[in-house]
Amino acid sequence: ENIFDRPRMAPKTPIKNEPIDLSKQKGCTPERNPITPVKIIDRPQPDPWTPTANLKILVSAASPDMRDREKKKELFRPIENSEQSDTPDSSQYDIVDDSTVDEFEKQRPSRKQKSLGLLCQKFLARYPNYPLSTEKTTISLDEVASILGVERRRIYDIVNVLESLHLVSRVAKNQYCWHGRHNLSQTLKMLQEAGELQYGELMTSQHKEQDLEYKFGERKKETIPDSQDRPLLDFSEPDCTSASANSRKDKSLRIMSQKFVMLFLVSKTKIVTLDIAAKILIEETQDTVDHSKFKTKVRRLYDIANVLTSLGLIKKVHVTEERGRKPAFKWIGPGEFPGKTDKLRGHSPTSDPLPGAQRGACAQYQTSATGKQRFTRHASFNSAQPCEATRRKVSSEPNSPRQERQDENCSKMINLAAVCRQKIEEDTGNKACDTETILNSAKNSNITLPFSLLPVPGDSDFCVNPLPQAVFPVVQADVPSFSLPTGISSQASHTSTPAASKTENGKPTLVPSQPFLCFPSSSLFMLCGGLQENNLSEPLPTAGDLGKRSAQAQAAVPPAVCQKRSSCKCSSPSAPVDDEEPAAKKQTLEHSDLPLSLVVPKSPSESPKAESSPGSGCSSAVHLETNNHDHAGPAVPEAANKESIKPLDCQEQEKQSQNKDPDEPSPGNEHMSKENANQPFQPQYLYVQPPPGLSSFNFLFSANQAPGAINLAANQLPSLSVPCVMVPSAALASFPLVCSPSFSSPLSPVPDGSFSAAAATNFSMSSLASTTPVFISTTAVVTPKVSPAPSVDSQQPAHPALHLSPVLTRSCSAVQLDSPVCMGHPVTLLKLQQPSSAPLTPKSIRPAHHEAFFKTPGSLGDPVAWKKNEGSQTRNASSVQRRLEISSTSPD
DNA sequence: CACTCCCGCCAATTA
DNA sequence: TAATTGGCGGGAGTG
Repeated sequence: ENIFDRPRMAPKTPIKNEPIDLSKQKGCTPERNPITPVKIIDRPQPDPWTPTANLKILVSAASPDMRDREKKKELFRPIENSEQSDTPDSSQYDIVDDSTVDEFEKQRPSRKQKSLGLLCQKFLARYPNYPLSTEKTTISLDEVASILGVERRRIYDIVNVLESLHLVSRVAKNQYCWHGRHNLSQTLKMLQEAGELQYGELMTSQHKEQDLEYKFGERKKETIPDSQDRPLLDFSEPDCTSASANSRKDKSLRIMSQKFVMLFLVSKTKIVTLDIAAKILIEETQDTVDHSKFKTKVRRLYDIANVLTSLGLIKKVHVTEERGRKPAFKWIGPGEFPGKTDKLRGHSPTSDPLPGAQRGACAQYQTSATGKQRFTRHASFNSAQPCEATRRKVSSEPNSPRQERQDENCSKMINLAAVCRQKIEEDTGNKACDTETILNSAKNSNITLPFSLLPVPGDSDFCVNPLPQAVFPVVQADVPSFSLPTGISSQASHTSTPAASKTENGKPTLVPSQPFLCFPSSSLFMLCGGLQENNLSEPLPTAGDLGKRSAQAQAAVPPAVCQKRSSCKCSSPSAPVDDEEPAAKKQTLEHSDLPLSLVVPKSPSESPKAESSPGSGCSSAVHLETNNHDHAGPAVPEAANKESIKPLDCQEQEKQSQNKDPDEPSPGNEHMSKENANQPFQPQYLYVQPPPGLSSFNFLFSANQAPGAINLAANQLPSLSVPCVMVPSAALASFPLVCSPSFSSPLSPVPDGSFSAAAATNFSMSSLASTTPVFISTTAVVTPKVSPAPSVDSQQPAHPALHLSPVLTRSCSAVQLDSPVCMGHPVTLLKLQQPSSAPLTPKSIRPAHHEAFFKTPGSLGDPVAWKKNEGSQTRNASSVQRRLEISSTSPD
């Protein structure tokens, strides 16, 4: 009888469930099956039926450890299956009825519930996609395993895959460091490049290869020869590889994971069938490919695929081929990485220019970003890169079995890098200043103050990915633009991505008279230079003021510098992107008083192309250019921005503004000046668009009064998740930042999450598309004007401040809005604001996001010591300076 | 039956 | 030597 019952009760699966239950209620088992007495009683284990179960029991009997584990599992389980909660009860009940079966089912975790994918999701849920660079999250395997209620073995499966993508790194035994997705884009880019080398043609050419085998063989040959798989693979684990790596590691799940991802990145169709992948990945034994091996490989691929699916990088699909339908996976992660090699290369060049020290820093920085020794590989990939040496060094350094340590160092590295950048920027800034001055003089003395926005590459990642190219071009473009603001602007607008268009739409509202700067969004922007307040009649002075403020806000720019020139130059993005943003936010918060105005002179508009230039108004733009050129390398990395930057709106706006102001034939500068002069308060905005596709954010800065020149450094850095930020410098103090939702377009290669800022995290999470706009206002005020303007009157120039919801602004300073509202266009933003600032944020924002958003920003801003410091100091020293100081101290 | 993929043994590595 | 990692493949669950 007993037997009979049981089967019913706990048909097959029960086993696992039972353990759980058992754990809870060991006593229960017996109860449950009073009938079955024996087995149950004897063993706590539930699994009796399956052979394994029996085995297990035996084992457990034999080893206490096992039992313990089981217990633990059980204990944990509850977490997993909250649903099961009733299990015990049900089980008991079950005893009686058949109904039990159902319950069992309910109870039973069911295989799916235990799937690696689900487990991975739980795992991922525990960590932020874009953790603040500052905070290191360590993962304890034991802890996680227990929390998730699974054996450690499963955690290894997850962690190994995550590690292959550099989302985590091993720090020590049982200890992993969570990096989040900041580097993901870079990693993917690398993999893509590597994949192209290895699998290149194959994949592309043969999307379909049905004849796996046949082709397979060929491929193998090809692949193998091209690059040693190892190397590529190693890339995850660098050089050291050799020794340890060999036997065991070669097959490692990590490597397989990377290769698997490579296949997707290389594949045109972005769809890879398991069998093909398995064949390709078997390479080694190419010919031998025995069935068993194949099977094993496929199993492993499932494991990997589950994790990747959890990461939102791929999804399961079915491909129907001649044979029939085959399981396959489609890449749904970030699309192409535009720059790819080019970017890298471009980047490197930029880096070259940097001072040796800096360069070194950069290299390190990169490494750190990468998180590991991959550099070696990188080097290999990009032979072109000048930095190889440094990288190698770096890579070599960490011989440690694992790279983790490197990772640890990464943060340091990053800091150093940041510092270096700042320095560089400063230098450049100076240069820039010069140029600016010149320009200004030429154009109009009026030119707004330079205020520079620098995107700061927050993370090494950024560095890695640098999009220098864009930057340069941009810069140049900018220059011309100066001269021809209008035209430029128009062009810029065109160039600008869709987003730009959006902005454009909004523009009118936004900037009737105000000029805009569009930047490609880099993750971070630093504002350098003082902002000028329009109020301040004089640009310069104002600029100085602004600069201070701005500087504070961004911290990047030293106060002095901040002043027009300096400010311009300051562009160096010392701080990582994250920081910057936060800084900005902080600024806003802290300095709310001060209006942070970005002045985007016309020049910005011109700069359209050169996104980088964008920031600076005329002058600033110039700076940028100069800077970029000169410095190019380092700071520029942002180059990405350059391109991304689309003057679009700005231009248009500028134009408009210009139009308004009849005078200026001249470029944006004029606008600036005019605006400044004419419209003391008219807000000027800087709009930074993120590279298309990515989550980068755009920032809009308006500086009504203050026409400080703004320099934007475009960071390549990964864009923030936030699409756009508008910051109006209200007349004064407050600057609100509004982030418009980025487009989802994943265009840019930019990594999704590149953005370090926490804020990004939330958004980015989804992937690129995060549309959520972020609204940041320091104090509350955003420029009212702005808000209204966009939607309605762009024209209204001067509303000073929008009132952001005080709460938001103050507290957070930044608020996210759902994209809907803000979504793309500044206009929307404006609208939002109008609604009154207050409401806006809240509504749009999703709770979660809000939190996250706030946190990040807040964390950034608030938390950030330096920022705070700034706040206090702010005026005295620019944020930049502070940063420098800080950085200098620390690094030094 | 094919597809998935969980489970956990046990060897390789590491501490 | 003990503990940690992680390759590997049996075989269970699912459709």
